[in-house]
Amino acid sequence: MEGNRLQRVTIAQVADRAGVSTATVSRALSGTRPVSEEVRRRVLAAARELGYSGNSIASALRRNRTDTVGMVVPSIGNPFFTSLVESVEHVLQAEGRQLFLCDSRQDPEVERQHLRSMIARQVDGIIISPCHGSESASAVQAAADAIPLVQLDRHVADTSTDWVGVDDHEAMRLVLEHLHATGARSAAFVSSAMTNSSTELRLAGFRRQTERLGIRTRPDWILLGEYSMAWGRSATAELLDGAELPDAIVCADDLIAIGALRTCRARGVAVPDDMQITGYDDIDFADLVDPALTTVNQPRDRIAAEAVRLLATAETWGGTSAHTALAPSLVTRQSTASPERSARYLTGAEHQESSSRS
Amino acid sequence: MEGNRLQRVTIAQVADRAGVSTATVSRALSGTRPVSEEVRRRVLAAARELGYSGNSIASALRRNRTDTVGMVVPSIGNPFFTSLVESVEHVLQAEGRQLFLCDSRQDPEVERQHLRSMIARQVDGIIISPCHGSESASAVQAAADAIPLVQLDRHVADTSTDWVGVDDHEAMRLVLEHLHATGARSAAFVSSAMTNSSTELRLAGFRRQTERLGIRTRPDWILLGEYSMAWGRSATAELLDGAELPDAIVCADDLIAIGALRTCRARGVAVPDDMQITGYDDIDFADLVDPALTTVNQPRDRIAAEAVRLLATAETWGGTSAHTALAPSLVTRQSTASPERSARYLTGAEHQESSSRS
DNA sequence: TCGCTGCGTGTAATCGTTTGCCGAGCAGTT
DNA sequence: AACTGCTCGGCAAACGATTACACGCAGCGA
Repeated sequence: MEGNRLQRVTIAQVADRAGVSTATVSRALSGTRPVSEEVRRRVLAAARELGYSGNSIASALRRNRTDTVGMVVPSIGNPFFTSLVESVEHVLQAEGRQLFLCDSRQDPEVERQHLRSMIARQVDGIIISPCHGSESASAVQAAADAIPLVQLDRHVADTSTDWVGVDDHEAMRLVLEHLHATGARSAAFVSSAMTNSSTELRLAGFRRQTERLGIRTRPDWILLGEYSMAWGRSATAELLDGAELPDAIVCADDLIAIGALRTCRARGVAVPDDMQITGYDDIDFADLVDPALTTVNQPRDRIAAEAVRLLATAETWGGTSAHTALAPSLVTRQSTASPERSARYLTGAEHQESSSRS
Repeated sequence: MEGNRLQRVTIAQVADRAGVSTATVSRALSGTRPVSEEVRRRVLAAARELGYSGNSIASALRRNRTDTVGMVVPSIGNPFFTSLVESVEHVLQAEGRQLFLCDSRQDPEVERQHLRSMIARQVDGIIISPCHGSESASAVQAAADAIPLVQLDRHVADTSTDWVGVDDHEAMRLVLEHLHATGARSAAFVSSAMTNSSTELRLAGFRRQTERLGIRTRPDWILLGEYSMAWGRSATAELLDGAELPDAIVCADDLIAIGALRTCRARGVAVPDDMQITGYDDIDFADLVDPALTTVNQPRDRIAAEAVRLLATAETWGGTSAHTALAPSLVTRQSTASPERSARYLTGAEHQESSSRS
């Protein structure tokens, strides 16, 4: 076994071997300018023989672009973000670009460092789902001043960057109208205390729709903790210990809802007969728990594609920003009752609620 | 809103502002060589005022290192790999290094491209869980020839790179001894058909241990498909439709096992009374399904730490390789019966089975 | 006073590509 | 023959940081 690492082969060596200049090698390989067929063949052969693989660091320095976009998510452990990442990576790969992924661990300080590091690394753009509604703001704005940036799903207040996500109000309308149709007349809401746009909009949507539909709720039925199963379990335990039981528990994400399901099962509360439960995100597991979870589906591929597209336009347009809210759809499963009417799947048609260049 | 992107600030501008040379700025900021207190203050002030954030591309080109390690996993959607990624990122972050993550989507060709791209990108090292036992080999070997590389969990044949993972034979011994103790006398094995080291070693371990313990099995009880719940479901359906039922189903990963659980529930087969089921990996959901899954825990943090450590030594030692097998442990939950003896948690002590420098 | 050491700083080369500019060669036009 | 236009290829200057080397200056012992 050789003790020494192979010496990296440079464009100059390829040029030597092919008997041309480095400029010609560069052009032959990248195709930025035409090269005679004869020379191209010699260059390709030399490159292959030497195992030349280029140095994208040097290339990036010269071209001032890395063909890489950075992505920051609050928690890669959350299946919703995991699949969002998969979608984004898929879209990028189709364009021959790479994804640089970071996990902020729900910590604005970690998030700030990741953003700085991405700027220093000269990524071509940043896709971020900020972990906090206010504490993330300054770092996000600073990053947006330096390079194209689009916020995904969540967004921070007071910034003028692109954003793409779903219409949370619409989602809550779908959920509560469905519950209303199944006969629910009172509902609790379990969410995260972390202030961020998703959390706030979902809560606001819940309040507005319960009021509109005449579904009763109470201050002690609004439970705010974190996006996790553990919180779903303890919040539900708290509800079940309360004086009065709601007809339904609306959860701000699937993890919470799955926790709620488990506590109900453990306490012998039948779902959906004694208690209806809804989630949000439609993660893979939502269909695999028992009973399967009624939840809000976010069009993840569409969101990812839109984010990448916005990034591209921001590269050229810079400065103006667009907010794109896509329509969510409701996926009804066994954790809620069937409405009297036969329709089992109330799937809202996709629509573009607002899209504006300012 | 300004239409123009802020011009990136360079070290030269900081130098101008602080009234020193670029060399001094570099030294003041990196601390590679002492600088007078007075000058350091001026430089730091200038850098802060201008919002200087460095250009790690240029730095990387000159220093020939990026402080970034690349990681390639077969599927980021698989919770086991997700949490492995989290662990690795955690370890790296403690050292101020970054993780460049890629998903090979179980495709050796995609994997090859990602590896090439990482080499071109000059990552300092690569951590990979190869997606295929033989088809990944050439790309992995080629990458290992260029830069330090350590294989994680799975590994390909015929390469001389570092590897760290768990001892699959030991894991199967724990599983089958436990099943034997609970009274199981026959067992099926459901795994992936993808040839890779984990798959093969787990199957070999299953065969050896069933034979040793006198647990009966049959050729048509060895079902090979893929690491997914869907496969777990259909394989189990196939088993249940068979002429004879085994006492237990040993699954090569938790996703398969969860699929198996669901099919049993759907078919009215009681777990663990009529059928015992075990998984492998101890993903978060293993504890959350019903009944909770008995499974093999891999010490993920330990694996991650070891991988990063090996990478560091490979940077200096280059050429010699080490194989490190950590001890797995069995987590017994409700999907298997209690053995007569009272011990509920048979947790193997961690040991280092083999560690050799060649 | 003369070296000598050591510290702090500046100058300029360097990392490996890409690309603006130029010139050689060739064909077609006047 | 002179000129124009076009294509292909080379020269050398970037890109923005790091760092080998050199230099000036102070302190210090001889």
